[in-house]
Amino acid sequence: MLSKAERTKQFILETAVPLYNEKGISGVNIDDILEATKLTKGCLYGHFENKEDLSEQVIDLSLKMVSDRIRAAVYQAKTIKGKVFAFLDFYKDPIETYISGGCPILNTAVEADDNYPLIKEKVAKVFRSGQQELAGLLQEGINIGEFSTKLDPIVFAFKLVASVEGGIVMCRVMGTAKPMQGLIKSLKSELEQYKI
Amino acid sequence: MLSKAERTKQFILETAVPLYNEKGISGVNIDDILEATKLTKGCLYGHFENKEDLSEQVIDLSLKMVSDRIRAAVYQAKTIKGKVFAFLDFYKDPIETYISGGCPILNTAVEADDNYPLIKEKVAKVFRSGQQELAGLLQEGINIGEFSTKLDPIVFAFKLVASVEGGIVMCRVMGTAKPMQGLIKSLKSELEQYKI
DNA sequence: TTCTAAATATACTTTTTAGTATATTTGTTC
DNA sequence: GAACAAATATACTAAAAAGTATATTTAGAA
Repeated sequence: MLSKAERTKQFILETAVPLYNEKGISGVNIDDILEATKLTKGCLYGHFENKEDLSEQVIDLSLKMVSDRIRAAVYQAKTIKGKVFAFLDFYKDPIETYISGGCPILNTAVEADDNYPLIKEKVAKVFRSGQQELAGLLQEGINIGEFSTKLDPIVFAFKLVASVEGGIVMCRVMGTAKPMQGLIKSLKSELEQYKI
Repeated sequence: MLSKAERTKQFILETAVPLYNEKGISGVNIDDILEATKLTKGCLYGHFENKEDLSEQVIDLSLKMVSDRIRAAVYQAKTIKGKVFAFLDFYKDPIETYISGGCPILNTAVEADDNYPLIKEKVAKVFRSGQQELAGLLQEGINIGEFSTKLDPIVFAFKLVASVEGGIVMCRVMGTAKPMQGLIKSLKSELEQYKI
């Protein structure tokens, strides 16, 4: 069983995850977290060195949560096509997202990019491994004869992720999930074209 | 001729544009701007009511700058296909962007979405009109027989913008422009498929 | 159940950032 | 080129945010 301290730390991190995703690293302040957790400074600073330490661990958790969830969704499906479709369907509702505030990978990428080199590298890793897994999946589909060799796995994997991530932000800001439906359909039928 | 005050105000806004694009609205502070402009508080507050006022005008300018630039690039091309290609080529280098720090439309969208309703609405307008223009262009292409009626202008316009915007962020955080080349190629050849 | 260390709360200090009152300088019009 | 208003600089205050010292409470081992 987790100790009290471990549970509290975990609770702080989990409570902070949506706050960071909504307000961004620079936008969140300690008092926001204290209010959300109903804890006090003494307690919070007992678990984290400073705001930077806290931010880093919150982002770590956010990235892990969403990556795990996507992997789990993809894992469920049996065929390669099914797995890619599962990936696409993950963000079919970009308004009410798994972690409130959109996709934490992209959100963090935008902010970290010019300001937080350490976090930037973490996000880069997530994108790189995600890309690699997706491309690997497509390659496997080609190998087993599910898809044509005309499909470029690296390029198409990037296209899938980039368009979904961009689509999420656009839908959120425009306040409608509809374009996302069209996008997902289009990407699915694009993949279908390579079906053998 | 612009008055001294008008020139100074414009200078402040223009200097602040890349700062806001890199650091985000919550990440920029007045001192950053004073340092970049080598001006003083008295001067800055002579031109802007408060930080909110400044932020709003900086974002307005950022959005206008990039929209105008994209429109200009698209305008140059003669054919519909050429115009769409010009749009795609605009961000072919996502590392060294027109305004340093990536695409201000997407960057602002991510941050404004949950925090700045007023700015969120401005960004939504930019996306909506951009979408509409691009879709209109594609529709025109269909009408004049340049493209097949199988092309869905609304869906494809969204796909173009979403994938490019997402691609910019991904490339920036991974520190490589290469995936963008592949993406643009892929989108171009996707459009070519509808060519009559 | 009691005791003690660990966890948490309270009440501060420090630092950072925004904003303002007033003095000084500069542009512009006559 | 004098005069005055507009623009800018200086030097401050106010507010917000981060961080800390110490007191109190509580979990969990003996």
